[in-house]
Amino acid sequence: MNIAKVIVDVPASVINQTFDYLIPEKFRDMLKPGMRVTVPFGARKIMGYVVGITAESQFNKLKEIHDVLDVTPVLTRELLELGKWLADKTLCMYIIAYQAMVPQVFKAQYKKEIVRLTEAELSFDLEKLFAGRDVLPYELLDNSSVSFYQLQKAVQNGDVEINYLVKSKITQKKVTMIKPNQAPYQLEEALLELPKNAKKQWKLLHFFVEHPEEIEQNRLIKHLQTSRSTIKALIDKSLLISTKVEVYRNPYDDKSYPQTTPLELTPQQQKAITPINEAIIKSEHHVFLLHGVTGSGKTEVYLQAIQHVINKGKEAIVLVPEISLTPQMVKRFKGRFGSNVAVLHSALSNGERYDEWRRIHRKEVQVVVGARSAIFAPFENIGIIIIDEEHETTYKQEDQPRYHARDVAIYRGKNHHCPVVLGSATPTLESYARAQKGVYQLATLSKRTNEKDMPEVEVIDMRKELHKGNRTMFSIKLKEKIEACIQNDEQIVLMLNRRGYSTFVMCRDCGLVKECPHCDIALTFHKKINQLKCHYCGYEEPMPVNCPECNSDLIRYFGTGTQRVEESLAQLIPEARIIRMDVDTTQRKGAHEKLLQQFANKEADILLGTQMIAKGLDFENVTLVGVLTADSMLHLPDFRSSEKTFQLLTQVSGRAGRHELPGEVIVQTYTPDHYSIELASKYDYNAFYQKEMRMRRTFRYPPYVFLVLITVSHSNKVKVIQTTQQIVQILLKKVQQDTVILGPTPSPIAKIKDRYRYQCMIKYRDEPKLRKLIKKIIDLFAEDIRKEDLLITVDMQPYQLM
DNA sequence: AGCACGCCGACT
DNA sequence: GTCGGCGTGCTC
Repeated sequence: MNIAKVIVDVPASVINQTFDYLIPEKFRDMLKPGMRVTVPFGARKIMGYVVGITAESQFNKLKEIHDVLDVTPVLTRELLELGKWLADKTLCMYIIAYQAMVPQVFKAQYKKEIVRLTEAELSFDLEKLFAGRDVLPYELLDNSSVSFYQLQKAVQNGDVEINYLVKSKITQKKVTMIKPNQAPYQLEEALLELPKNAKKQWKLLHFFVEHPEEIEQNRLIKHLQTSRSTIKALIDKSLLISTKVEVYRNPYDDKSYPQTTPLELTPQQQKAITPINEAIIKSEHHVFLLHGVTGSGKTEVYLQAIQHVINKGKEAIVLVPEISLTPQMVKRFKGRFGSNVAVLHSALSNGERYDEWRRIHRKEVQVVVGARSAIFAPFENIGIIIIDEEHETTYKQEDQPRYHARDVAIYRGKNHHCPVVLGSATPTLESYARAQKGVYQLATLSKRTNEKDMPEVEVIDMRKELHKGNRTMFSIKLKEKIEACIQNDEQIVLMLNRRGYSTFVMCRDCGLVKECPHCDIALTFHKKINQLKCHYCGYEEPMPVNCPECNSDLIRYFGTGTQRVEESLAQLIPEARIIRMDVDTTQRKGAHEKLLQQFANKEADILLGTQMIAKGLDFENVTLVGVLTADSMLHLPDFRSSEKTFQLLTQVSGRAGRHELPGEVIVQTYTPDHYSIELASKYDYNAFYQKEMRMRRTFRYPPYVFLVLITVSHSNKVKVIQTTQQIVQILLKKVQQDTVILGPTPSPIAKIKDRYRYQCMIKYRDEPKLRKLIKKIIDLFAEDIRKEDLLITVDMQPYQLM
């Protein structure tokens, strides 16, 4: 058993296999699968994951592992296997799957350096480059007078050497601790011997006589009003000693969360939790779909099920959408489980995330609450996996590996023989259909815990408003209600359901919209720097004064939808105090929380925002929710647009009347008869489900079929179309009769970074060999991919069809 | 991917 | 002879 099978850090299809390496004697006992190693690879040295250890290899001359980077495996056996499954399922490289499962800091960085090997005089240019040093960063070669060829010769001569380094980004935070270096009585003696004028030293030493235990240097300085130099003086006299101790960065101060105790469950909650608890006790894998209206207390069900799991000595993973990973949510988990919780979300710095991950890895916590990637938490004894707001699109990763957290959760649930709970007020059709078929077990919470009905929803036909001569964005009814609310000292949430919330520039004379010259997308205006910027490629240009097309000076930027709403609202109801939440106002770190806190403190009457305000917020004084344009998403070329509209309307309606005060919802729309708006206003999920399922069946969309999206991109438009066409042809020949191949069609964003993008869609019911076929097709274009910079990406279950 | 190697043509 | 530019093939 002295051969390691290694997946190396080279994301290329020809390298997507294990490589065998000899394990040097010194590593033989400690090297385990799941550890990272550095290995020689060709002329380089690179990082890799050990995925197995064997006694034999079909290769006769093996190189040795250069170094082992971990003391304990970063990937458990289960995660190693999961990564393989993930790569096969989503058609990505193994290394990409593994990298996705560990914190960013484990990604290796590669450095090259030039090392001088001889004392003898080198060439003039080389001597100049070394300038007396023995080691140089390789990059210095670029702007030097030493040519690559010269260097090559020096290497051949044995004068210099190129060193390939693998650097780990890991940064452990260290804190300096101070403690006495001698016994208390010795310190007391030393106290007497201190010079009379060494007052600070005396104070410091005296402190340690009374408190001989170790203390953090910074706290000591603060506490005694002293400085590092004083401490240093005593260290030099070997009375004190300093040590570096590794600490976790703690983004959440555990003490600041008031302890909460389990609430009494309603009969409905009790009924829902019973089978989950049973599965926990019996260690059985089942998927539960917890369909609970907003405010029905799903979270309390989660918390109590988790408590059950903790009592059993097992671990829990809770996934929440990034957007609702607000302090409110964290507070509930930290309040119940205290320091037994690790929180993983995107606002953490790399170092912070690494620390939270290590707390999981070392089994210092039993609960993880986090966004999508938390599904890879390195627990080994999982007792429950919960996905809150199961319908959220953020659970699908949009770049490689293109996985859906729900699929991973169910896979891990099977591995660990534990229940998986999917919770939502508006489950995806996929999940609800599975529950109907009995694949998932359905539990329903139809009542709010406060016993109040869901707020009344009134749908306003904006076409009629227009006929009445009202050209503002606010119906008369909504305006009146807002005013009444403000009169009563109650608060309002207004949502502008708009997807493109960026600011674009348009000429009012000729209608020209400034677009990126490299991408098929409008440029975004950035007020601060007065520049136009492309979000896809980073292209920038100054904001023009005159229209470049017709020279008109009426070229203006169109503010975010919310900005314009804010302005017209200020005209209409001048006394309203408004907090606007959109990309502009929430860019700064923590801005999101700050604005919400202000609203909670009643510093404003109206919270105005985009989708981001629809979820998870809970303000007791909100009695009115207004949706300004309910149908703006409905006409997008996305088969899920009805479902998304229904979900959003239901979610946002749930923001009103969550506590004592009754709530009310006004929905403005130009298509009041559309079933997703009509049924959302009645909170009739079932009818919506039935109706939408019929639509999906008619138009052959999930859950009746599975989708695959293949996107081809290249700088040459003809080549892209040709390639896509070829792919379609091959597919048509090989797939079954009831499989539909659509395309080639231009992608919704037809050009990014000067590369044209075309796509083809596969709709199938049963196509067992499809993965293999697609792999073969990609292999077929391997030449073009390598040499011609052709790119083919495959999304095995696309969510966004872009 | 990224590196070595080898062939070729240009330039001192 | 010296130097730099590509195309090709390999990485345990």
